[in-house]
Amino acid sequence: MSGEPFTWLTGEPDQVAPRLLGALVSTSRDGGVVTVRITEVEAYGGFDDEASHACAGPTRRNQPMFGPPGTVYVYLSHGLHHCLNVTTGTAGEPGAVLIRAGEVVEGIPLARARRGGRDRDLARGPGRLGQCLALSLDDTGTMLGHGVAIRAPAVPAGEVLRGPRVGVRRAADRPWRYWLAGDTTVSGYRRHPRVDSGPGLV
DNA sequence: ATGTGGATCATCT
DNA sequence: GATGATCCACATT
Repeated sequence: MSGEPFTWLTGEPDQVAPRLLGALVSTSRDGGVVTVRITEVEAYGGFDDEASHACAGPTRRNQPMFGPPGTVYVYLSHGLHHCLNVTTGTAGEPGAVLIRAGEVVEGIPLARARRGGRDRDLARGPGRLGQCLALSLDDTGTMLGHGVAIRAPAVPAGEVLRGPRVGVRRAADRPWRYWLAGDTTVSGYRRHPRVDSGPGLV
């Protein structure tokens, strides 16, 4: 009961990120369960990661990133999209993994009602995934296992590829995006229209 | 297939 | 008052 329930999430975000591939995220809302099998993730670090929300230190929004592993961090993107992160690292050492895409494996009718469009695209992208799971800002700061649950993959994921992160302006080339090779639910790579020149890899 | 621009709002300076 | 870890629609090749 007591102790560290989320040891599998403890460690550097880029080490933990691939462990989330194949894991099952679910919410139970509006009288139905929706479960997504994760196929794409992105790691975000702390003060040394220019692309991370935690880079400039703790604020009201990013507070959950400084919490213990297994903390849910949801942020609102462009006023429209609720994006899901899971905190990694250790308390006081900011780090998180953004759940970027997945395949809906349970509650497809409910996911369709919330999203529409092709089944393959239901959770293809962080905003769409958040909409599928009916996330809101009320989820941020909660612990996994309450509103949002994640089951670790029964077996380690198959072939994992990695590459630069999607849509970030700073540190755009740090290869901290991980996905399952050949999976059709992985989102398309989009580079930020105005990437800052600079270190990128450090 | 690829590229541009608009929507929309919580958060931070 | 500016910004953005996005998505969709529409335009052009």
